Amino acid sequence: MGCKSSDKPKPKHRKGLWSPEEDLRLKSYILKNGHGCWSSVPINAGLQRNGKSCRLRWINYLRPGLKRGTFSKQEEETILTLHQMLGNKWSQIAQHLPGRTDNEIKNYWHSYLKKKVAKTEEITKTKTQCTSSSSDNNNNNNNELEYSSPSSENQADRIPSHQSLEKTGIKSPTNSFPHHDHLNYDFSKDVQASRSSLPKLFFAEWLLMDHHQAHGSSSANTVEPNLVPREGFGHGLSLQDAVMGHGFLMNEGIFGGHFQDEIVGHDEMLNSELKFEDQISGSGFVDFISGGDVCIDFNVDNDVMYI
DNA sequence: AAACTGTACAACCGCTTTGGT
DNA sequence: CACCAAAGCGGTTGTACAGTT
Repeated sequence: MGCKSSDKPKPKHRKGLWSPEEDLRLKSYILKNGHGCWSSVPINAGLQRNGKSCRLRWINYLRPGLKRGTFSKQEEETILTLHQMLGNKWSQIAQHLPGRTDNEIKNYWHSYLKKKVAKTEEITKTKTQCTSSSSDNNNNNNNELEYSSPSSENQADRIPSHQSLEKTGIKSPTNSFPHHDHLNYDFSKDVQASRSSLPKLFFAEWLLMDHHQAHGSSSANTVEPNLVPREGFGHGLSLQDAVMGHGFLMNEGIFGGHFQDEIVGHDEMLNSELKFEDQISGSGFVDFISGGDVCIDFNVDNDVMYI
């Protein structure tokens, strides 16, 4: 924001699929300069696209750390569960799936999961009609996630089962449930509320927090109420929430040991040395964490993180 | 082999939100 | 507080490609 509107001789913008040359131009420009103001990106990068198109291309396709290929069973279940909780909040759902974009998840939902869910619902319906008096209804041995449409009028329908939440690695909100009336509680509000109430935290602060927790001085109960434990909501969310509040996605490496090996500029943010003992063992080298609006260079050597 | 159909996914469009002036 | 531009988001469309008739 606050972008100069003066640099806009408005040429007609190219549309349609991106060519490999355009991709290369955009990627190398952003890796070198950062995106800054999106509307100026195509001008500076010599592209005949609009800023919006560049942004989308970067976020959905060129951004480092993106996973490509088919969704795993785990990811699928996570999507189903979160969709049940949040509805079509694709960007929020994507926050729980590192390396996946909202667009990708949305497409996957419309082309595959939606049908699968409809089918499951239909089967369940016919089952219950056939065995309406049977007690089998409570003993569902099906491996599929139980699903009820978020569009349902009944709020109770939106509550995912404990089992399905556990399957996805998402902590059941009932652990710290603020209401006794579980059936009438809206989880999506809870998720949003927890996000909005989070403090803004710089990366270094988050690391220090992590360090603090790792040294046993803090059990889950002694963490300051405003701080979200990193493992608190599956992979991705707590970090995302902790660092600058939103829009930050750390590459999987931190969690899984797979590090990206490209370099993104902008290392002026911090100049500090931080212990990172609990997550990365041995020596390693990580070139960057990137995502959303933030790019941080760092490397890890003998458990010391240099930023 | 050509026409048709279905599917997956990339990209666009328009509305809403956010933040600066 | 109003206005404006940028960014974000979700719905929709367009396109390529594979499978079927």
